[in-house]
Amino acid sequence: MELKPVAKRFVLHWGEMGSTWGVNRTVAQIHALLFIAGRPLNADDITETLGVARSNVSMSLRELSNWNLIRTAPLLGDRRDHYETITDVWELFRTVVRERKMREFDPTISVLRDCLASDDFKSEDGVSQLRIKETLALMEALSAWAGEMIRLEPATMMKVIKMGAKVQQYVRGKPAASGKKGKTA
Amino acid sequence: MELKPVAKRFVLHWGEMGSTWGVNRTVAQIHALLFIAGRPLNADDITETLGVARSNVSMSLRELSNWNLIRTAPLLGDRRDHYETITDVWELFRTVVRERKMREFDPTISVLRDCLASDDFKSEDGVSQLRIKETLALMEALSAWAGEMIRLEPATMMKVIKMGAKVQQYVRGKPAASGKKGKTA
DNA sequence: ATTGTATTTCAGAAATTACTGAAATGCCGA
DNA sequence: TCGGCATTTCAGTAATTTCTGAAATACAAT
Repeated sequence: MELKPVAKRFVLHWGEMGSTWGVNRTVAQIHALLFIAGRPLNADDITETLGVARSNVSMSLRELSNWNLIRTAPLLGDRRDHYETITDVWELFRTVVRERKMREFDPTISVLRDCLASDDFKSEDGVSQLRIKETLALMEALSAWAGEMIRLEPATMMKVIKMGAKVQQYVRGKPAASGKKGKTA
Repeated sequence: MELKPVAKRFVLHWGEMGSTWGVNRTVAQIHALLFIAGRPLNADDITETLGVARSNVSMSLRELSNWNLIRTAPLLGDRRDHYETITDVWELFRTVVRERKMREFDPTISVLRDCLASDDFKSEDGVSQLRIKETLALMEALSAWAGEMIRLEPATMMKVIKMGAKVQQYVRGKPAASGKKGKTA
């Protein structure tokens, strides 16, 4: 299975971006390959196309599975496992956000809650106390927001995104952390 | 300069999270330290508090500078450079979003545009063409959205976030990529 | 049970990234 | 111009991460 020029470029680029996205090159390349292939591939297809070790493919598929980015697609008359990834880009985005929130946010939120609850907390410097409280408040707000957003249907999420900063007109002048009631509309 | 227990825990945790956030441990630790310190620190303060090499501090400060997360704060009667970081958490968040967008999104957007414009593009498989187009559309939409969001005042941004998924009520039923006119309110 | 195929595990090798210490550079004030 | 800090650079080392190949495991068909 030889990749066409643009597909090849796409896979190689996706692989390079992997490191800034928090996954390694092979993992990102496999994801790109499955994304662009248009049909489920088996591990040997992937091994051959990408030119990496079979064992590397196996471990990388596991990693993609941990990210909920792939699933196996059994094919008739073929014993081997075949893999496919999410094809809807908004669904893909939603999955990545969910997973990154889990890895990049949740552990810190729980450490900060712990700090705040600890006996030592009140004997810290005033500034430290303030920073920790504010950081936790920010992260909880963002976490809650992300949690609500990823629960939206892809189509709805897209509309919200495309609406962009126009949403601010509905919150202008609304007091910061006011009550639960009193919607602007 | 010895850290109090909670501050120490904060700095160590921030440092560990660094790797999932795309910066190394020392960089993240220095950022945490400046964030929680409540006053500008010089490189030797940092070196001593964190127990790393002076040169490492120097390189890490440069990295934080590349992220626009610190600035020098000259102190009266002290030749040495002192450093401080953003203290407003929403401002901090805005900066991180801006920088990550630049590193994690922009390069891919330009590669995808390039792919689409290339002569080879039309000879690719139909699925590949579709995926690339859709991915570019998604990323451009998110990029534009992020660009608008980070232009908001921190206080406004916070209100929008706290409003959460309630924004969807203003887009419900609005056709996906419709005209620029016709606000719901 | 045994064979043949598919997949996973894992110890070590290779590659990459982070860190250190020493030397070089920059930058005042005398 | 020199002397004395302060900072940066960088080559080498350490630590970590990624990848490989061989062996182990799984498991369906006979």
